Amino acid sequence: MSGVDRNNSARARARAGRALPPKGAVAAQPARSSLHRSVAQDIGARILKGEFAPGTLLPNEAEWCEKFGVSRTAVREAIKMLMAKGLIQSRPKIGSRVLPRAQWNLLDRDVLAWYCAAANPVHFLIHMQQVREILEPETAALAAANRNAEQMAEIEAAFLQMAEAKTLSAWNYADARFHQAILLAAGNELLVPLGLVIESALENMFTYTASQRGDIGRTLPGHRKILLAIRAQKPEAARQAVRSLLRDTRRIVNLVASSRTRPASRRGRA
Amino acid sequence: MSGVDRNNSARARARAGRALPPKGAVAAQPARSSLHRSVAQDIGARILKGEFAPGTLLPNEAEWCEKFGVSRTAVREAIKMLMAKGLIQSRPKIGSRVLPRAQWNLLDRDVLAWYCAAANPVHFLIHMQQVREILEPETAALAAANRNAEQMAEIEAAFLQMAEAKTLSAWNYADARFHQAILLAAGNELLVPLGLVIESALENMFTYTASQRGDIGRTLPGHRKILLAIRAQKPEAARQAVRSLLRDTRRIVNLVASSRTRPASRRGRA
DNA sequence: ATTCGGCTTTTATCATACAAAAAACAGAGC
DNA sequence: GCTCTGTTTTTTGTATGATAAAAGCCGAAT
Repeated sequence: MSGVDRNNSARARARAGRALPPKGAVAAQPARSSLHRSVAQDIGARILKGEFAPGTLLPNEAEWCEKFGVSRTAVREAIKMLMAKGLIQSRPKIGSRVLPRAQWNLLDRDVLAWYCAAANPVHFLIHMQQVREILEPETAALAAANRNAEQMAEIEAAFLQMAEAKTLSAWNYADARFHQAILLAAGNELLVPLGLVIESALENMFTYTASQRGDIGRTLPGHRKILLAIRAQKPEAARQAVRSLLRDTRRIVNLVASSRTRPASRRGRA
Repeated sequence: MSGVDRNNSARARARAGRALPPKGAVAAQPARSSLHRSVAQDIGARILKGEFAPGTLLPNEAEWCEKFGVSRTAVREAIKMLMAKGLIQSRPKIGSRVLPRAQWNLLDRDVLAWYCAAANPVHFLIHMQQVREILEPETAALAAANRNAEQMAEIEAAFLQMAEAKTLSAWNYADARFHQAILLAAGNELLVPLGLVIESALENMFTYTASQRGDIGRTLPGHRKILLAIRAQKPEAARQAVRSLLRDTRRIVNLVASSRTRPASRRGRA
């Protein structure tokens, strides 16, 4: 039942991540643990799992208190967080009602994480791929058009880091940095959070992602093409370079999808 | 100071809106007022206004209590909402620190509203237009490819409502419904919240938007083309139809932008 | 000088009490 | 019998006060 772990791992994490990373924190630290956060986590995940359908009433605060063994304060603060994410709405005498899916802030990091843990991962991956195919080519094109020297330098630095990556996690980190740099270079503040959310979701999905050990460096030439196009300030070339890279990704997504939807085939690993 | 209207309209709304509106509630009801919400509103708006830069510490809870004349409970619940939106992070002994902009959940309805109230509206409008030009053609194309009969019916119903609209607000409502219907027909759950956020932001910006009285019906032919393309299940035609409509919008955005950036020209109205 | 331990500030959590909203119910008036 | 109205009750909203835990600060001891 919803293990709210209160062990000492939190302390260690806290000590480690004090100084902010150099420039753009690629991976946001995983938000320190606390009671209300755990409770919100649990309830939010349950909602996304469909345990409480939109329109239904959640158990009242007292019941949650009992269920989690925490005070009303903690439960209420958790509820407030879920309200802030558009998952629920609560009113006196009524209780907390799950809002229609359309109002859920699916583009919130947490909500997206719960969703992608709950939903059919193949569906999720396919939809994600669609969004990437819409956004990323245009983002790169904008970057090619609008980049300044400093932004270009960051893109190149990230590329170098990718080229030098030896481990899977190093490669993923550098890859994320590369994409974020392009995002920033596009010069559209609204695109930035969108891209970040996508990356954060891909991170969650990474067991399904093409990030296998053999993939390190395989897509490096593709990334180089993007880099060159942006450096040369050729939007159309950048667009095409990204599309070409995404075609590769799509191939893999389709592969995963077909191996998952046909239960007869073996899935490779547990 | 943050007028919290508490009149009896809420009761009427409550009674009327028990049964959910036909299919997709076009405009989410404006989230009932409450103390913690007002406080969150105020603090959030201030952060977006730049009154508290990223990295700085907010006043502690006690000070907020005093400033707003509310209890610590209310302040804390407000803080929790802002935490949920990625604006701040708080820790014992430290206080609440404003997170770097990259972590702000700018795609949250509230945050976007605060942002677009605080930022340079012209910049905002231009960026928004860019995002629309990226997303909407592809959304329509997907809708043309994936729509089912029911979704098509909703699109047509919305279009009829637009055609019959006499007042500005009726037209805006129907327009929003039209776009939402297309969004849903695209069949990608990740695109839906994105589109909704954009519409909600456009609603906020609507003084700068092309929604002048004379515009009622002017773009109706353009919308009809979109409708026909989706009905005929021709993605490329849908894409082009949306692009053509957006060219019109962009013309107006540029007009607003140039009249705003050159302070010499007169702005039409206060 | 360095390290260890208490001091202090601030949030985190708990407990309790009361206010307010709104549904449900009961009773008066017709 | 029906409706309208006032009361009751349930649930969240807000206030208050107390205690716990985190983490910077500072002084003392080695």
